[in-house]
This record gives sequence, structure tokens and C-alpha cells, in this order.
Amino acid sequence: MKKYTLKRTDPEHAPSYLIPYEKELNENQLSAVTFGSGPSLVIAGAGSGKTRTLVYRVARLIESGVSPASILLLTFTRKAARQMLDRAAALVGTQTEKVAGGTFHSFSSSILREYASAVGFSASFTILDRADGEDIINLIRGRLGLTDRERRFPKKETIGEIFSKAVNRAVPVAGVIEQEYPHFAHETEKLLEILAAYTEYKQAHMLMDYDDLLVHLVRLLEKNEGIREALKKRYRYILVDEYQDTNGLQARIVELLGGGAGNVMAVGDDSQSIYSFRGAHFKNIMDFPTLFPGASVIKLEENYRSTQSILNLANVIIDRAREKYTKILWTKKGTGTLPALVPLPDEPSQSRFVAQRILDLREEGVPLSDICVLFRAGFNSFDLEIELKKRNIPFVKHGGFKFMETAHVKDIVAHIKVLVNPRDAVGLKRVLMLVENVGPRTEEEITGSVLSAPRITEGLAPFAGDRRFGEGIGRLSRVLASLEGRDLNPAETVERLLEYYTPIAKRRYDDHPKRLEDLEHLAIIARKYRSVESFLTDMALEPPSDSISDITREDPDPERLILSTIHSAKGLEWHSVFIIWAAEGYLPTTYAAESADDLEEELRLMYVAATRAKENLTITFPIKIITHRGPAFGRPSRFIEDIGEDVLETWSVEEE
DNA sequence: CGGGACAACGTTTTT
DNA sequence: CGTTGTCCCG
Repeated sequence: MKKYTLKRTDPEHAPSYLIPYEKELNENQLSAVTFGSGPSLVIAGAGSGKTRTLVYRVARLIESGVSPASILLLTFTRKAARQMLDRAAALVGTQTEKVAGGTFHSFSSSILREYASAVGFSASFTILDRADGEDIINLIRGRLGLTDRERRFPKKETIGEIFSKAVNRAVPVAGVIEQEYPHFAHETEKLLEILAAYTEYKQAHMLMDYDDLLVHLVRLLEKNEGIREALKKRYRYILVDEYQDTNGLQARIVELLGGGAGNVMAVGDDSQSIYSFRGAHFKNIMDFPTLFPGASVIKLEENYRSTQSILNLANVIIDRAREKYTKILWTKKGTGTLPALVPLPDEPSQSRFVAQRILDLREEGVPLSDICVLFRAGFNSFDLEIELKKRNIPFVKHGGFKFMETAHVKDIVAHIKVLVNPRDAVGLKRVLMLVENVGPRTEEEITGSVLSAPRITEGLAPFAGDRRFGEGIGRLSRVLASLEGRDLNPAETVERLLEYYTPIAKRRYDDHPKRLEDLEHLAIIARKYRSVESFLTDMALEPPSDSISDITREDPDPERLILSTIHSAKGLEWHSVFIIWAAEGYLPTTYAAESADDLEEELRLMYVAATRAKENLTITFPIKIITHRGPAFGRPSRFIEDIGEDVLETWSVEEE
């Protein structure tokens, strides 16, 4: 092994620079970009050039002689990291490829695979998505005999939620139940029993859910000083984007890696904290200077995105927050047109209005791809989607429905999971239950046999010839044998499994042609990966966001309207933005009605939505709403009610 | 024991 | 509306 020493260069005293930083950045941005060593917090208002600042900082560090591999850029999605590094590459070249970047979860996953044995795992552990975890919880609940209907016991979804909240907020499960689920307080004992069994189950089968990735990384760093020190040396510059949406565990990871003399820069905006359901709290960002004593605070308040009219409305909205850390957005851009509030008779007319306005905007020269429709929840756009199809307006939708969660995709992926991690009992169960004449009982029997055998096919062997299952188990055994224990090529693996799966899909699904077509696309996606392990990790941590056919389409129409949940629109911007369903019960959602904190978060959601617009902002809501209980009168969202006409102009629309 | 048929339920946001 | 759970037949 070759040894060599890295030369450290102090960025403050670095040599001459090729990039004209002073020209490209304002004063505060420049001080963030050229910030020397130690901890720093950048409070960046919406549209204040936060991404630009991070991009230039990465470039500056590299230009100063910092080794790209010693920079860690933690972002909210991996796509965000990729885009920032691409932009940095345009400044300093391809060395940015060596920068470590990604989400906390993807970073944790790679470190944990590197040091798996130190946390009692094998490097090929499987990552469970939400539904997988719930399946295990259900299984355990059944085993503990907690299925009888007489006692009102929480659903598996609720149980999973309780556990996850406890982990992400670093509070005991009993506390979460007491606080938020008092009606289940009498079941606390049983829930703790399930939690213990769930934890044990995951360990025994080499499984980690999303939360475990963070928990195990924290544990690894806390308990192994050697590893912690090695990683601290490896990542000398840590940049954390969207810090307002990190939770206690993530903050702990940053603290462990960058505490002391570390160079940590956290960037975020407390007004845009919208992920409390994931354990994030906007106060985390305010606590940063406490966690990192001596941290310098840099504020970015000049907005480069929106017209002053849009910022005026945004400022009025956020001014209604009970708790806020005042930040008034301003811009040198002109006044622009007033944001509009448009009440419409009902949902179909809301859809027609939005579609019509979009066509008008396109006539005026705004490309479809620079227009976005935002909403609180995925289903809010269903009616609009029908209208858009009717009018042949092409669109993509972000957020809401995930095709990784569709049964057929999960079926194929389960087979691969089993090949990679033969102890993955969740995957195995899914695989076996697909075989004809195998039900819960038989599945358990076969799983027992497989888990105690050295190889899957050996475990299956006793059942392969069993006439009870016809050819089923035999076919499964053969396809697994042809793939087992080999260095698998992801695309080839998917294709071979697809061959095996086709008759199963035909038997189980009436709409199999569509589903099989989806799976062909999955094979195409798989081609991009060198190993099945990285394919699986990506499918779990960064599942493709569009529908499969959108991603792999030969000629993806770049001229497409964007539909998005507000959550998925974080950090993005468009020329014209529509916020639909701005009605009481929708934004804010009824679920938030109970808690003042939750209502505040809904308010911030409205703020995030409004600040996505550069030139045009149109807010709509239907007056007559059909709920499952019958028709009701929609009231405008309290967040945009009683705002002066000089800030938010009400339109009345007449339909011909 | 498996699986089809039928009923009931409840509907946010995401790594 | 589409999923999840229950019942009952083969």
C-alpha cells in the first residue's frame, strides 16, 4: 500500500483565483464563499442565491487547494447535490466528481457498508422502505396475538409512525404516545414489546429501515473513536444544505464529524422548515451556534428570484407566524404584477381556469417548463390532470405517487434483494407468496428451511419437487440458481427475473400489459448501474421520481408543465406559479387543526409555495367542495384571507 | 391451507 | 377508488 501526505492549504491565504468571485457574488455571499475555518451558519432567505453560494464555495475550496475528496456536501436530495456539483464543475473542472455528496441517508448507507462489521451488520444489509417495515411490524403483531378486533389496536402504519417519530426526535416511544397518541396510551406496553421484537428482527435478518441508517451511523461514530477520527480527517470541510429540515439525529452526525475544530457550514432558512413530520424542527437551525460555539452567522436577505409584489405577499404571509426570526425579503427587481387570488365555483372550474391560464401564458411566450402548479397533497391534482390530458397539455408530476411502491416493481426488486441478502426474510416472503399454492403457512415453512440453509436454492430443494405447488417452487429455484452467488449484472438480472415473473403477473393482474411494460423500463434503468447493490440502494433511497416511462422515454418533451407537491418543490423556481386548493381543510390540512405548531408549519408551507414564483403568482380555491360526506362550502385558506387588494388582488372569473 | 369473493374503511407531506 | 381485512368454499 502506498502512503502519501495531503498538503493542506489554508483557503484564506490561497494563491490567485481564476474565478471573479467579487463580480459574481454580493458582499454577504462572498463572505460565506470565502469563509475560512471553523463553524458557520448561513441564514439564507428564499431566493437569496443559497445554491449559488454553495456552488461557489465548493469551487473556491477546490481552487484553494483543498482536496475535493475531503469535502462533504450534504443535501436534501441526491439530485440537488448532483446539480450543485455539476455547476461547480463548470467553474473548476471535473475534480468535483471526487466531492462526497448526497443525502444524510445515502451518506450513512455508504459509511455503514464500509464499517458494517463495527455495527454488527454485513456490508450487504438491505434497506427497508416504509412499507417493508410495516410488513414486519404486522408480522410481529400477528405473532404476539394482537390482531383481535375487540381491543382497538393501532394499525401497522400508525405503529411505524410512532416508532419513527421517537427515533427522529430522540425521545422515548412512551413519550410520543403520551404526546400525540394518548388514545393508545393503554397499549404502550404492547407497543414497546413490538418495538423490541422489530429491532431484533431487523438485526437478525440484516435489515435497516431509513431511521436505522441514521441511528447506526450515530452509534458507530459515538462508540468507535478510531473510526470517528478517521472520518473527521477524511471530511475536513462539511457543507450542509437545508439545515432547517434536519432533525436531531442528523445534527448529531454533523456534530460528531465536524465538532471541535471542524469546518462545518450549515445553510438554511427557518421560515422554510416544512419537514417536522420527519422529526425536523426549525429551532434546530437556531440551535446551531449553541452546538458549535463560536459559529459565525451570515445572513443573505437580498432576493434575486421574485418581483417585489410577490415578496410583499410572502412577507405578509410569514408575518402571521407566531414565532419567527425576522427576515424581510427585498429585491432590486421591479414591482411586477400583483399576485392574484381567484375563487372558483368548484373543482372542475378550478381545473379549467388553471388550464386556460396556462395556455394563455404560453401564448404570451412563457415556456410550459417554466410554469408550475403547486398543491398540498398528491391527490389535489387528480382533476387537473384529467383536464390537462383533455387539452393535450404535456406535464410531469413530482411528489405524491411513487412507482417504486407499486406491487409489480416491488415484486421484482424483492427477488434481487433476496439474491443479495439471503437472510432478508421480508423479501423472501414476498417472493414465496407469489408462487401459486403458497400461502402464509407454507411460506413460513419454506422460509424456515431457506434461512437455515447455506444457500437459498438448497433451502428450496426439499420443496422443489413437491407436487402441492406444481411447477412453482421448481421454477423459482431454477431462476434463483442461475443467478445465485454470481457477480450480478443489474440489467441482466432484472431481465432474467422478468422472464420468470411474466406468467405470475399475467395470473395476478388484469392490467398486466401495462405493468410488464413498466418492468421493461425498470430493466433500462438498471443498465445505468454497475452492481446490483448500488441499484438496490438507489431504488430504496432515491427512487426515480417520475413515472418509469417518463424517465426512459426516448424523446422526453422538454416543454412540459410541472405539477408538484409543495414539499417536492423545495429549492425550485418558476416564471409562473399556481397554488391550487388554497382552502381551509386543504392548506392548512384538517390534520393540522389540533395543534398550533402544525398550523405554523402549514403557514410556512404556503410561504414556501409563494416564494417559488419569479413573475406570476396565482392562488385559487373552489367554493363548492365535494367531500366523501357530501358537498360543503370551501373557505379561502386563513393564510391568504383579509390581505389588502394592494398586495393580493382578487379576481372574479366568469365562465362562458 | 390457499385463494377468491366480498365488505369496510379512510384518504399528507418524504428519506 | 383502491387497498386491507374477513369469510367461506374447494
